[in-house]
Amino acid sequence: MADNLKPVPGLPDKFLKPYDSVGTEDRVYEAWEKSGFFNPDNLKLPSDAKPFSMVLPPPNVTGQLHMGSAMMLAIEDVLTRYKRLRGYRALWLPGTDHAAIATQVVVEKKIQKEEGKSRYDLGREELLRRIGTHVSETHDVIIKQMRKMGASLDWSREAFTLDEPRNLAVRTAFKRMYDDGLIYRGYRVVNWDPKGQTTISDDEIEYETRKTKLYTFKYAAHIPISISTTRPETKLGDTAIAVHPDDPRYQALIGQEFEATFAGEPIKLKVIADQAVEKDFGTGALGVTPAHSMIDWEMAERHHLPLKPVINEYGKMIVGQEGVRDKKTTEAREAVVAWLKENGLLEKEEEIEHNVSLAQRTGGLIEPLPKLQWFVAVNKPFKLKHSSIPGLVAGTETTLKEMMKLAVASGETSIIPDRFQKIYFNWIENLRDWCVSRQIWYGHRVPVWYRGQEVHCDLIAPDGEGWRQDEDTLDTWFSSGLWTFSTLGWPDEAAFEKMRQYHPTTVLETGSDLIFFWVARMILMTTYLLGEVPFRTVYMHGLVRDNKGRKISKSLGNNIDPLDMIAKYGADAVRMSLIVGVGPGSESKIDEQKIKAYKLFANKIWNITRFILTNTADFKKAQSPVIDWRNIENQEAYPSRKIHLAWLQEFESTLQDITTDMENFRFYLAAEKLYHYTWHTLADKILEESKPMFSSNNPLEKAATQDLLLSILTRLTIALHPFMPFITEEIWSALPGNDQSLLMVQHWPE
RNA sequence: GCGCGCUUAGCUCAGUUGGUAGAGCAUCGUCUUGACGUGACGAGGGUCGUAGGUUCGAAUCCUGCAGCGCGCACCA
Repeated sequence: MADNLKPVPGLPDKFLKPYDSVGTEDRVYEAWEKSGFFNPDNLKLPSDAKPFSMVLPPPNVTGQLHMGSAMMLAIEDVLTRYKRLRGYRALWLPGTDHAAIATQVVVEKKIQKEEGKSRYDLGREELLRRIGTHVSETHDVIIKQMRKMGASLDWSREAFTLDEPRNLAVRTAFKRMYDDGLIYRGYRVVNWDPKGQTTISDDEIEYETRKTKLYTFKYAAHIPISISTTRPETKLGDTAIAVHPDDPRYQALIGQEFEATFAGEPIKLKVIADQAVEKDFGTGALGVTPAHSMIDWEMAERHHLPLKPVINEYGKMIVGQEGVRDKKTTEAREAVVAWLKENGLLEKEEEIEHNVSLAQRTGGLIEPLPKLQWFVAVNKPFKLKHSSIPGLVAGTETTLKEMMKLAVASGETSIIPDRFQKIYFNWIENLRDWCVSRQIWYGHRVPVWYRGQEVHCDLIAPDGEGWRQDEDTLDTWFSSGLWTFSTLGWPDEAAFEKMRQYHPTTVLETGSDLIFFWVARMILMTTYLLGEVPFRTVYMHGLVRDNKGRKISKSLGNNIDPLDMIAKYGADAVRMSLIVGVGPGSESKIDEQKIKAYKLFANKIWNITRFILTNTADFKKAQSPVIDWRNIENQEAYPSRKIHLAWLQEFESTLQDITTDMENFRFYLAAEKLYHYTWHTLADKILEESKPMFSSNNPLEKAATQDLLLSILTRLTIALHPFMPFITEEIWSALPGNDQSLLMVQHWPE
């Protein structure tokens, strides 16, 4: 017990008490920051030191630290600290993400709740001002939280996805793509979120299985084909009936045209044959609504069918009879069904399960609508200007999709775990043009100006009167896609040149849910703009769930706040609990018991240190001649030599094993081995066996034990540092001869 | 429909290239031994989802099946 402990000469008093994370962590972090070593420019390294670089996946600026981000920070800091100890010019670059839609939605909700005003009441300028204020507050909170985790980020290079340098990068990227014809403006069916009043990309849709009614009916008595639909109200916009080309039932009708009045709306239908129709679904015939279905729109393109919008941005009908027109789609649906019944056209009404599309951010029911939007053409051939990617020759034709595929297929970028590679390829196969314009106000404004029929894309507004800039902003992932190099100075040639050694970045570590949103978009942007990959290795971590395996969500209220855990158990314990046993890409459960176990471990390390320091207080290596105990073979003078050699051998082979794990991204194994060695070998075996040696009156025996245990402790402290930086740094300062140096810049033991 | 993952001790999960199973927590027993009771020592507990195959040998490789989960597509 603490009160039994007597002060030992040479042992700092803090070792007379259990390890105090609260009283240690902030002080240690301050010392690190003051040293400047988070910035690789300040590391004292030979000029040929290899660079290591990694960007922090910028957290949403309005977000709070959650266990997922805590895990991300823990893994990335382990990597960075390890590389720094290995003598790399280690750069871990921080930033925050403006997260366009997400942020605007948060602030809009807040204003709506507090003042009952919508964004339209405030106007663009005022809303942006409000968001700016909100963001600067939340920014400081999240940055502070990252420091609490011990993240050794180079704060001097902190970036924001919406700051001026990043905005220039975005405009530059947009213009280059525009000039190459890879960005175009087109009137196409897009995913419209009526709730958020904006378009969203295919990846921002979530699917939910719901029960709904499938109606089978005829458009009119004289039209001989019945069709099935879950959305009768959209049928006012039908311009064709599609059947499978091989379906014998409808052969004679293909090519025929019919006219009718459907729920008050005149319609004109052509019977077409298309492979996309499934013979066995419903009646085998399908009403084609080019304006309100992505699939139908594609079919309409193939058959040159007219586009007929019948629903507006607010999800209301713009055509139809009384009770349909101006009504919301759900109301209109009932009215149309009633009309079908009245006219004896409804044949069947059955309940089925189907997927509905919801906007990820707002939960709004997606309404496919034709709109004039900006797109990135992923399949359009163009001539690549530069390339360092094998298989991609500068000056030859390629497509963005092809480049994205090759970047990974060539091995220029590898993904850990490698099963994600398949997922990545699968996504690329199904990739369609990327809709990048958004009708929200918070974000990078599309750098295009209009005057009458003139369209002008440039970095700045064109000269002359009457030009009006595009109202839309860009998908937040457009700017995130530039992140690995927009944070290194690009497009400013001189600034980028200075940081050139850090690109491609060595590693990208991120959540597996961002593989499409972010990883793929980064590869797209970087291969196109720089002709190189954004990173050599992608390491993906999985979702962190609660202790019952449920997703962490606000509605469940099951969020464990990492800051509470840090206050209770220390950041080192939180970090360990998020790393040990969590393989790449696999889901994990966060359990307070596990965090507690590593707090106990921290204390164990503390006590090991106390024990060794207490027993070596009279051992002054520097003052006495170095004992070369390995070579003293006189059994009688030094009976423990064999045991000592065995201890040393076991320690060094464990270290080697751990080094191999670290080099191969097996942090979860390295951490576990360190834990196991420290507790069950060093503490349980070696220290127990060393007790009689310490009290031996054979001076050689005693000195050799002291020398060896100090050496093991010193090296073990370094090896533990990437995982548990605070306690190890604190211990380091108490080890003989280290009072002036920082552990974070020592050399990894080999 | 296509693809992927998981299934190991009561619970949560490790097991990196195949050599007859490990950790944490939980349970039980012993120990006021001067680093630590936030501890030590020890015990119980698993036919590694299932059926086959390859192999001298498989939790580990292959195939089928089942349950759970995920991604993509479809969703008229």
